[in-house]
Amino acid sequence: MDTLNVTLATSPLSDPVAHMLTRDEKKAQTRKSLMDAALALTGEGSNFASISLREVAKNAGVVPTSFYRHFNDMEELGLNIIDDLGLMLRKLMRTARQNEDYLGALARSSVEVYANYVCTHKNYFYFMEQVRTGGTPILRKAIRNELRYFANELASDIRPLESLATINDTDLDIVCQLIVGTVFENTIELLDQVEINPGYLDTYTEHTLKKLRLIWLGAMAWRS
Amino acid sequence: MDTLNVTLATSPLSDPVAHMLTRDEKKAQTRKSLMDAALALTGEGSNFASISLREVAKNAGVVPTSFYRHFNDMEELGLNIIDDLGLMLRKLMRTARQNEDYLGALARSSVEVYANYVCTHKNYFYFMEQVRTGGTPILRKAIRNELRYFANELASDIRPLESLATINDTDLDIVCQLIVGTVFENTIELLDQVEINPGYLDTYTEHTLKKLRLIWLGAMAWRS
DNA sequence: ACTTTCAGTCAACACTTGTACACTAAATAT
DNA sequence: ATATTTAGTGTACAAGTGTTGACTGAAAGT
Repeated sequence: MDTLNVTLATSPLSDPVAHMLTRDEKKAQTRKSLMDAALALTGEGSNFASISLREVAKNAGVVPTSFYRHFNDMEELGLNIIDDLGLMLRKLMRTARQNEDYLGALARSSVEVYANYVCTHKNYFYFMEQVRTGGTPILRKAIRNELRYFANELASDIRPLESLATINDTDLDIVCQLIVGTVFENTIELLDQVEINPGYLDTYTEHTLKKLRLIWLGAMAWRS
Repeated sequence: MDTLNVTLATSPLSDPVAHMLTRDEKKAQTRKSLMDAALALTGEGSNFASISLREVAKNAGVVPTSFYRHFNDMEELGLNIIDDLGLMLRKLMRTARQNEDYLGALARSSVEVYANYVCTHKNYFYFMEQVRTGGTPILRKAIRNELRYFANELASDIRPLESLATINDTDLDIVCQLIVGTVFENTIELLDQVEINPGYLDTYTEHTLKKLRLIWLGAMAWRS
């Protein structure tokens, strides 16, 4: 009786969270663990294109067939990861923009924030870099859209600057695409190198900063 | 007797080339068809990481086990493709450099030549873009080395220019990495878009040219 | 209290995968 | 002329793949 009481009493207490989860919450939880599993696998070096549905399910601690309760296939899962990634980056960008020091993402702090963010979310960025050029056409397009979004955001951000008065809107768009492209282009190298030598983070920051300053100089000298 | 003579006589004539091939030549031939098969598959949209050895062998018109006579695994095949690609691009670059109009790869003709070259060697560039960020670490590194090679080549090419007198060697390297990176960065979009709308080739050329001119302006304004 | 809903389980399928091993036949070397 | 080498073949196997359909039990709706 006592033991029974105890077990019955401790059971809900041993995992205080699990038992107050509604059904939808629990579903959302395993859904997330599926996405996390896929991200973890790409982060470990696997290519997203060659990860099997079963592998993901196993790493998420779920039976393969359960996968279908959440996604129709791996591509759909990938699209959802991209959505999450886009949300995260937009948030990051928003906080960066609140910083007075911002000045068109050319400021040192912005690059530093980005580089640190990459290193603390490696899996997401491995995924992104991989899929951007190596995913299915649909996934590639989804990522390109995200990048274009940032470029547009950046453009309307720096449009008012006086030093850019001599550049027209279409050319400014191209400048911003170049900036965004440059930042993301070397992210894969950052990820690879930082794994071997943590000091590379500074090197990356310096190199990227120089590139951005160069673009900035060019943009100011530009006459549309 | 006659029929036998005929068959014996026509057999070597029906395929005049095949019978004057030495054993090594024939081996090199199927080796190439294996690499071509892999390239064709990536060109069709498959991801190199998820292409199976058997698929490649089948497309090359060879039995799977025969693959091992040429490569130990798909990664080794990939490395050989990268070698070929590097050779091709170096040759392209050399001819571009002979052009008086060259002037630091910023000239219109250079970009046009490159864009056309990409479109006539789609498979190679799909492969390259895919593997650059999505291949195994070894393959990624191999491609990065190729790109670095170009950047170095470019650097020693434009180093003598007077307009770049105010920039030191390390900074010039970064400029060249930016240039090379910018050209390759948008190649995947060129490949994707040109498939839908051939006119995109011009758009790509214009956009890339503007970006390069921008970098060029920045480089001339740079003070190390 | 009773019924419905549905996330997760289990078993089974038809295929594809990489690789090992023994074999063949034709080009080379002797 | 004879022996050796070897690119390509054929068979076989254990392991992993995506997807199916029927089943379970607890949460949600009535």
